[in-house]
Amino acid sequence: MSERDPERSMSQTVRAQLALRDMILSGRLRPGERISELQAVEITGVSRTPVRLALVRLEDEGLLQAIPSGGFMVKAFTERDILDSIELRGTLEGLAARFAAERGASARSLEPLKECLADLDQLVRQDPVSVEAFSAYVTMNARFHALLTELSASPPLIRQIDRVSALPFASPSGFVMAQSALPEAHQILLIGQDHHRIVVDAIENREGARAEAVMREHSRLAARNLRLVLRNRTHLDLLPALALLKSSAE
Amino acid sequence: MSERDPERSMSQTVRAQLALRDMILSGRLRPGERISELQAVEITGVSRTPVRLALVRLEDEGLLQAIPSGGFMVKAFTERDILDSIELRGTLEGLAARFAAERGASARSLEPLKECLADLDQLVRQDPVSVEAFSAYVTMNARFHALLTELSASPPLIRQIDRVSALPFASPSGFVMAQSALPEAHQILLIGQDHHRIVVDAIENREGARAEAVMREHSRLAARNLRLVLRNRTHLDLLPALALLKSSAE
DNA sequence: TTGTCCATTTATGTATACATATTGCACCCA
DNA sequence: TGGGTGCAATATGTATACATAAATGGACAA
Repeated sequence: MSERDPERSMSQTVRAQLALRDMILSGRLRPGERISELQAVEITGVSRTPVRLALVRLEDEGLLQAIPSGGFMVKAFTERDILDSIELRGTLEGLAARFAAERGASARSLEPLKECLADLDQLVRQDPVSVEAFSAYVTMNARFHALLTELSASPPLIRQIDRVSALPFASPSGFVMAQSALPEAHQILLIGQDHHRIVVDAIENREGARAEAVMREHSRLAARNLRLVLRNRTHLDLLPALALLKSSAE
Repeated sequence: MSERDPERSMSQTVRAQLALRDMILSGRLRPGERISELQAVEITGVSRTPVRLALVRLEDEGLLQAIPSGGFMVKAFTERDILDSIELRGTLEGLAARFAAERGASARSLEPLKECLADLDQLVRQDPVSVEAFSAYVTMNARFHALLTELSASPPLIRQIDRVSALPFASPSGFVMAQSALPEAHQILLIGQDHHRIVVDAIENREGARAEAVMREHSRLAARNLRLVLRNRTHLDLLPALALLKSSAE
């Protein structure tokens, strides 16, 4: 009875949204496939009204695409689309870092970020990095990026970054897990952590341009990971989000 | 009968969305004010289902804010929010210009942009600029920015720029009309047009960094206009979108 | 007079019935 | 056999009734 509590506590709309998102990201609904409301009702077990709301929300989340004549289909992404989304996130996070630097983030507000940095250092220091450490890194890395975004103190920018990061393959931690299976893993992790260190330093010293440039470059590590994984094609299973890739002949 | 055609041709959802958006931007619904579904039903004349859809759409358009306990309220913006939104748009348009330059926009695809540039030149050349010319400039300017965005050939970026520009005060032409009443009007117009010229030149010569920098600076003209208008406070009527400004003691 | 609790009212969340538009298939005609 | 037309099936769009949760106001007690 207690195990049903979390499910009971949320609205039907949210439940439908989660169920459908899961179906899409896991690849059970293929890119380009039309997803009718009735079908969605069967999948989620809720009625058409909340299902429709969930579909609209998934559309502006970027996972679905509206069909001109009505209804929705699962969006398909090219490799280029994904790379552009990563560059886009990098650009926005760069702007956030610049804002943080220019507006003089207080020493107190920088404290959580520094703590997060130290925690990441702990995890990265291991060699080889255990799978658990990788998993912990993913969580902590997401926290670092979230804290950095907040430091911009700009609601419109924060909102926009959140929207871009909603696409799983564009999120800061989207490709970290893939690294755990790549030979270049540890080195890339170390480089990424160095970026983290530099951006905090730049913000502290009010070096806006430097902070911005570093965050932009930082996002390109994710692009590098993506390319490595796609060329190897051995560890695609670690990246369920790639189910949305167009003509994925997996 | 024929005059009702355009109204009849669109869905109730779209109609409700337009009606509510108009109410918000015209200031008849004040920032922070809760807007209940029943109230929206009375305003729009359609039933709750499409009204609700419209409210959700206006939320991710950025005009409404969800209330945690349910329902929506009209979003309030600070002057800083607006300035940040403009900087955000400039950053994204800068990225678009860089993409266009780096990816080698073809001479053929640059053609419409150059035509648009020439048209703008025509309009700017007048001194003083007539009100009709200003109005034409607004239209043509919007077209220029749209074409430039398209040149990036990046669907994710285009999507994001469209979302930012949906906020009326963040759109490329949001503050042009205000210029028509400012003494600095003509000069700012000329500078803006020079930016246009430079960015086309930079794209043509594959100078990505230059194209990006110019578009960023270009957006700051809008920021300048905003500050001028707010300091003068004489021509606020030209900018209905400012109804969303927090504590606007107009 | 003020604070708290309960009742009432009004809001949103959900389901479903009905209206209308779109799509696809079959059949007929050229 | 190819193409077009029309009907049937199925999709989305809309309205509304019902369920449930939140907000409000009044009454009573401290």
